[in-house]
Amino acid sequence: MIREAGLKLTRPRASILAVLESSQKKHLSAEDVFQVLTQQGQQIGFGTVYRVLTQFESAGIVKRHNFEEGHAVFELHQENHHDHLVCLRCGQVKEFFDEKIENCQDQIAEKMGFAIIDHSHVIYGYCSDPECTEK
Amino acid sequence: MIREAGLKLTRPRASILAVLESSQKKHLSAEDVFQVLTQQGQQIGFGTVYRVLTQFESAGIVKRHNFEEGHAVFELHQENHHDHLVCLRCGQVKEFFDEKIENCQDQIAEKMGFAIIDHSHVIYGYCSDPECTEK
DNA sequence: TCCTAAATGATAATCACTTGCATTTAATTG
DNA sequence: CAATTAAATGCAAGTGATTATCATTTAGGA
Repeated sequence: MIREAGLKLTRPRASILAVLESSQKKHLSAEDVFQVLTQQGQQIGFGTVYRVLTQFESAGIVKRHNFEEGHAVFELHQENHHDHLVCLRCGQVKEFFDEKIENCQDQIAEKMGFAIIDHSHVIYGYCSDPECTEK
Repeated sequence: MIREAGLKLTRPRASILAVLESSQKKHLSAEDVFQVLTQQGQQIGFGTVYRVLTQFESAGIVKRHNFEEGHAVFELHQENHHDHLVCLRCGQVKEFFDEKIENCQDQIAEKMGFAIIDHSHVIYGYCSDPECTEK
């Protein structure tokens, strides 16, 4: 996968990809990735994590999101496009996809004379976990 | 307006609000606001601009957006909810509102057991300006 | 006008992220 | 399989946006 992207297969790149693939949390920050690797006893530089994640993004291996301002999170690129619901209490992220919304978007862009390149659609709220139900 | 929000009416607050009201660009960064005031010959601190904008946000006077990662922009709170289209070339921001999308969102949140608090829906692309048409 | 809590300005600090550079390494070549 | 070299890494310093600190100033009620 890394080679396919035209990148040299190095230890840091392989292990960063492994972290993303094996994590139960699908959305990880650079900090998260760094933590996991460090706790696995692997020695890796902060800069490398950021650099590699950015390369992975350009290569289409991961997708970058900015759910909460202040830091980006990365998820492995998935076959099917989807948008997200984020719980403001526990931070849980769920995915959704709605054909109707996608179509409306396209129509709006067309009507406004925009050529769509991408979009970010995030719903924020409280999830169904009793801990997170609005006070 | 500032008083209604329970805030003391001070020169910095009044002039920051004036900048937002009189700007032809509807979405301004803290830096933008600072620049305008400085160029008007007004002496104001960077920290104050950030603090006041954050207070205005809490008071519902402005809305904060993160169209481009790295810096927030603020717009005066408007009566009608709307989402945004952002041109990746010229940075122009247009508004859109689509009832159908809003409804779909509500249904999705319900189905997923989320109590919606807010959402961010931004479409990125190239606007119709000849300068911005995709290469 | 006086008083006091709140607000400001200047500056230092923080936080997430990026960059520069000397060293190491993947992987091509002989 | 060793030599070679361009690319990748680690570390540390640098950025840019934003926040915190704190002494000084100010709004607005008494």
